[in-house]
Amino acid sequence: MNKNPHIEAVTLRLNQFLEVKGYRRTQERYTILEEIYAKNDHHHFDASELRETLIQKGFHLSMATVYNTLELFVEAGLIKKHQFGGQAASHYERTVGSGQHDHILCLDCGFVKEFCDPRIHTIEKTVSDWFSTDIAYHSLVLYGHCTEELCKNRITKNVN
Amino acid sequence: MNKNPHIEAVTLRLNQFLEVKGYRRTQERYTILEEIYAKNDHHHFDASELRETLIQKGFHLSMATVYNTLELFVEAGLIKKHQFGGQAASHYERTVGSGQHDHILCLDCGFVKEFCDPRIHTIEKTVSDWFSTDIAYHSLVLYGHCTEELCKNRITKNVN
DNA sequence: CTAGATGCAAACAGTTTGCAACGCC
DNA sequence: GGCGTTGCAAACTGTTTGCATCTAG
Repeated sequence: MNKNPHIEAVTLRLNQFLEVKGYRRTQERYTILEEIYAKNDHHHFDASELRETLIQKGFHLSMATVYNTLELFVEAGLIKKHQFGGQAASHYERTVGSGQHDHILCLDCGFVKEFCDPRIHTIEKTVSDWFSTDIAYHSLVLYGHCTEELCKNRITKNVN
Repeated sequence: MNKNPHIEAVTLRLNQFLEVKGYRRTQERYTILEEIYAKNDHHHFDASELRETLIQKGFHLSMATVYNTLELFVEAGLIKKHQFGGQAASHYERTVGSGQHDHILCLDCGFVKEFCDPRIHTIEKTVSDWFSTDIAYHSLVLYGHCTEELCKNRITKNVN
């Protein structure tokens, strides 16, 4: 398991998507996809981080291309876009290989963890019926404070 | 019930907050607060909307002041800040007079409705224990498509 | 070839900031 | 009167766009 096991699958999916849509198979698109799926399953990143990494690896590309490609990947269902903080950069994460999950975020150290609670679907269903609305997706983020000693930047701890 | 019943309460709360923090009781702060609480309970607004309204009523103020004041109100717990869309402006809503609730948003007409499902607290509690984290607050937004005929801009409807 | 993609830089929107003028305490 | 607030405009950040250049099909 040196190579990420999903690369083959997502590459195929990108192939198909580009095919169907009549888009082109550019080097940038495949390189970016590979980079995204080279990391561990639950890696979060933003547009400029991604660009940095690729440039450091010797692959030059512009921000415009990064944004274009990320948007295309979202459309293809290959990644998800998140908007956690206020005016901070949008975060992206892989969809393939990371099951459905929501996020919990530490306000002190900024760390993002994931959890999956099936009850959110019950809520979705109830509200869906209530409002006669087809729910396409949801965003659930819990904000809080770690009580672990690992948490850097902690200010509001109640250790006394 | 011509006047909003909460104005008195929130004014008092602002008084106390400013008092405790040693901040000043400026006209801007009270005028903005009054404007916010003059609308119906579940009104959403953004910074420039708020400024527009006040200027149209003859009260001139700068964006800087609007942002400063909104931040102060958030700190005082008088309003809540939301970030629904991608790079759209932050939305604000009153806290006093609108109970705890979450939001459901129609992707077609952009309408935002509110709901309250107590089960979200059960999830909060579970995840809180699971991750040893004190949850301060959460954000739950359901995105979907109205099935009502009222929905403008509907594209993806399945009416056939 | 040629339409679609890219790179670059300029444009953009929302928000923040620096500094002089103002006004609450 | 002095310091917190405001106004203004300029700075900033993340993202988008226009246009010339390039390249996959």
